[in-house]
Amino acid sequence: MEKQNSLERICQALAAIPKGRVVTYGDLAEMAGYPRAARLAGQTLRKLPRGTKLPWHRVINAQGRISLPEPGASRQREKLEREGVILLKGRVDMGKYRWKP
DNA sequence: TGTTTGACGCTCC
DNA sequence: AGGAGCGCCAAAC
Repeated sequence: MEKQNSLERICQALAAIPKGRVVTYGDLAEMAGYPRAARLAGQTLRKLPRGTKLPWHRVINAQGRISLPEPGASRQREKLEREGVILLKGRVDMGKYRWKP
């Protein structure tokens, strides 16, 4: 029986996101098995340690924008661009980068 | 056990 | 097109 907490599941879903692609919090939550729980995804990611190997930066809101307050926002943007995800006007082209399996 | 909180999403103005 | 408000879900207090 999977006694896995949301953290575990979210992490797994997160690890499934290919490089150069992004997903919304809602999608991530759904992938983790919590449809409609987009907020949960965000709150869970918030707990992740800094040196996390997980691609937490590939998660953005449905508007294609970075939801993080300042400290991490810049960091996330840099990581995304580094993977090839271009932010135009601080926005990501969901039509192209949104992970669509 | 009940209430509040969020790295959200969608609709309406 | 941009901004505001209401709704959802699970975890934390």
